[in-house]
Amino acid sequence: MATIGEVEARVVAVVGPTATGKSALGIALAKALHGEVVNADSMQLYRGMDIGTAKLSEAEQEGVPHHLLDVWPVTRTASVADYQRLARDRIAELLARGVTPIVVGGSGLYVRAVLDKMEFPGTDAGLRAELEHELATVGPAPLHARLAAADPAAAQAILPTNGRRIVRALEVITLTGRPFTAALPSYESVYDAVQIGLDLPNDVLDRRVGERVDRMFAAGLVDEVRRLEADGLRDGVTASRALGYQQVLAMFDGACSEEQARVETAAATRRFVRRQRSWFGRDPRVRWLTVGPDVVARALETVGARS
RNA sequence: GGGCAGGUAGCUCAGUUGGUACGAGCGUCCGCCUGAAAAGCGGAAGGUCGGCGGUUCGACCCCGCCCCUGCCCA
Repeated sequence: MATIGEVEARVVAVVGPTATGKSALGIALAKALHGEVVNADSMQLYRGMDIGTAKLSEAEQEGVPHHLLDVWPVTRTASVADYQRLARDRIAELLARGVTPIVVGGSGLYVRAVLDKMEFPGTDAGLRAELEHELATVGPAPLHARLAAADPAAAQAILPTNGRRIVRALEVITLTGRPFTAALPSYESVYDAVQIGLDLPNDVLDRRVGERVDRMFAAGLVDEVRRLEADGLRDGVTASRALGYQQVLAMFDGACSEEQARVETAAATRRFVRRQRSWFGRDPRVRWLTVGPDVVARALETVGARS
């Protein structure tokens, strides 16, 4: 059991694939547990990305305070480390006020960055740019060879084709002078946390994803993307690749019709669901619940029975 | 009715002067993941090569007939 200062810290997290109803459960739990919601969805951090991220409106939040929504401009490149700081600070405040933090989101790495003992070595924009330039011009193979020389273990763990991760490993090594040590998954929590995983049978969830994407387009996703494009969405390394936004931008480029953008968004979202399951599924601490009429009751039971 | 093109993995298509399908992309399934994570990356499964018959030691590739699709001519 972890403690923050001398006080035992309790945190509830709602995780799982997209479109399962995490947001709604978060609100219900917040109401029942004197809690407030802390967002752990990487894309809902962006200001103006509302429709495509299924961000709750003021009204839909039903008076429950939501934290860490709309904190970044779309031009900003996301960073787990930055998010970790923001989230931990916010959680500390809530705990100090006697409020239960309800962490809600489907960004696996973000959830773990908040809940678990994870430390991210620093970064250096210049060095990063150099490495990325090299990657773009020479390809990943030479970089991987260099990684193999500097840190055999890391080279072993990172596939020679995964340019992104090779770059980061090299960055960390040059910055810290130490091996990348992609630490083994420890699953050691910083808080006394309960993670509730929400899921649905595949066919049901796939259908919901399709319906949700249809609703997003009907609700004006295309206009939202056009507005954000004016705010620099295309320059946003992270935001411009978000599901739905990426596809609508491609449509603006004439690469496809709106119909195709919609179909492709739904397909990409389904793929994303598989990846989310894969990520959360291997964490033995997650208590899975199948969505149904009594999820809230079952979730409360799970939280109550945790210790 | 006649002519032309085509029918190969779930989809779009490669391919062999006849010698066990060497396929690719996408999709699907499974997995990985420490500063872009709604991102990035890997692995696997899938085909009696439209049907029937013939030629041949041997046909997806040659011949005949048939079925289907598209285009053209009547």
